[in-house]
Amino acid sequence: MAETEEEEMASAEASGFSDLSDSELVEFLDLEDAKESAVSLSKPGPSSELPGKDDKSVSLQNWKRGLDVLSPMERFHLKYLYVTDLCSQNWCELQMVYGKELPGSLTPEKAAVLDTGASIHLAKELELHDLVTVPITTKEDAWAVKFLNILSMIPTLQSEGRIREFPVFGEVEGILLVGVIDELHYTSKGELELAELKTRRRPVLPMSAQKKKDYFQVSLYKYIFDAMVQGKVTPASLIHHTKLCLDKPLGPSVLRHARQGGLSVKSLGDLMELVFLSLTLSDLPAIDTLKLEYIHQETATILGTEIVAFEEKEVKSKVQHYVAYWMGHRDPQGVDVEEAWKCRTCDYVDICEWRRGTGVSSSWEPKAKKLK
DNA sequence: ATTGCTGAAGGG
Repeated sequence: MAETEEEEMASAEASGFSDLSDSELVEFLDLEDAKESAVSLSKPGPSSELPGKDDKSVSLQNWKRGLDVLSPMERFHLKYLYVTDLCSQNWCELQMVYGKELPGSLTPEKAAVLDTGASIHLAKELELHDLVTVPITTKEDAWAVKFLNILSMIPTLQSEGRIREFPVFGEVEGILLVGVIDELHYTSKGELELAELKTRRRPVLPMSAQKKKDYFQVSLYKYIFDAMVQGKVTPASLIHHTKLCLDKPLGPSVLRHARQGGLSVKSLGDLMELVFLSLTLSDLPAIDTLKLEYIHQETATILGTEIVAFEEKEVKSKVQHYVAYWMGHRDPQGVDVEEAWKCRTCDYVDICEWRRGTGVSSSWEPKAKKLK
């Protein structure tokens, strides 16, 4: 198995990207995009050029219009979304948006819980296979490593019956979704089961809002995985969204690992075709069962196990609703009043627009938040 | 890089 690692560990997060001057920079960059969009959207009528306007006022006008016409996908410069983006959106859409606008603003307490969860997941993965670091420099390299992983994991699943961290991707409602399935295995009945481990700080089962989010997550994985093995995720669709360059030469370390895996691939295009063939011709079934397992971080006590019923119609309509935001077809929403308790642990409670409108903020006050 | 670009998930 291989994982990727940027050759240069230049970290944007470590250099104060979470202060306010950063968001100003982002707005400025958006202005450039907005110009183009506004130009291409303006009607080519005869009187489209208004005389007497100087450059400054024109560009300001375009900037304002641009903010309206740019979809969140464009504003955030995203070519695809992560499965967990839609899941955060399921928890609170507005919180997810603030998270995109102000990245790296988690409190240390939350970060610590996430770190613990991540290490437990890593330990479980290492029980199953080793990890090798593959230096990469381009996004083509990154996808190539992902493909190499898929190509080695499919036979392993079919022969040994269990794999972890299986990459999935596929177009859903016009947007490319990318994610990683925690675990896939065959049960004693010969059914293909997806198992998602959730580690918890406190030794109690989550409330229903959290469970709903987790149900949605595993349902999305099945949605995408099934499409992949059924040949519905084509190389063409992937290229269309990611703008991958098939003729760009792969990095030496990637080529080396491909050879070590017994593959004589020359290009990314070769690799994609192999992945497509392996996915569709390996007799992989659709996922039969979706299982969630909750364990206590500190003691590893099993808190509970849930089998999730896959409701395709429901998953699809949720995705449609979430994607409508990303496409710019509607504004982001905060939580319903009944779920305003979520705001108590939200890092953006002080700046949230939604709370001003719903009136929940006047009747009660969450515990004081530390100002950064 | 003024015209670029992405490990996903991690828990509540």
